Amino acid sequence: MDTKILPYSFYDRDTIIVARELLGKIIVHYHQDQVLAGIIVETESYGYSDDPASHAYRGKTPRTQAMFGPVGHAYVYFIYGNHYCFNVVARSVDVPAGAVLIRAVEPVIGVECMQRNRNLAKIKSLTNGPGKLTQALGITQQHNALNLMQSSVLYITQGRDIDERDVFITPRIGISKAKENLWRFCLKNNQWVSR
DNA sequence: CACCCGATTATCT
DNA sequence: GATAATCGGGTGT
Repeated sequence: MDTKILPYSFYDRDTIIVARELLGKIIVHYHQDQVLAGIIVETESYGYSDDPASHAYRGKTPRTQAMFGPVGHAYVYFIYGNHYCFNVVARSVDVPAGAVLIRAVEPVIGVECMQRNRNLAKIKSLTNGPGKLTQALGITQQHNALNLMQSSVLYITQGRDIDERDVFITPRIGISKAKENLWRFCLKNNQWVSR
């Protein structure tokens, strides 16, 4: 297992490519003296003016600043009055904004702590959704705009490479616009993929 | 397991 | 004032 932190050059590419390539990578969070980690098993790509479903579609606002900021940083937002969603800023140099939503992870380290964070014993539904994994890993608004390439608290490592045959691609979930784009990437045969 | 629905609040129009 | 990149509980199959 490769434990190197993903470099700038990983994120400095087309957002859709990065979404695909993040599968198999590992999110690590040092949370209250515990190490929590999960393998990324589901992602979605969100673009700029080409993508009506993206928060960045209508240009920069206070909330979406991080999507326009440097790649390899976090974009965390609060949604439905209840949940945080964790994204990684990624895009090619010529595009003003873009991010990859982490929709599900497979819990690997600190599972008991994740269960406490979620107040839930069931392993199966611990991290199989974007709002669930942030709660399990202890990711909140305070991590917004954090540099994931420098931080010793929250970062993403190489993990393992995923073969094309182990990936399936679908439309994105939970959006009302641009439903036709196949910008959701999932690992096959993984019980933490949200559906 | 599938479908339906209410909760709850930051954000933008 | 409407909307939202969600979740969990309820009901029915």
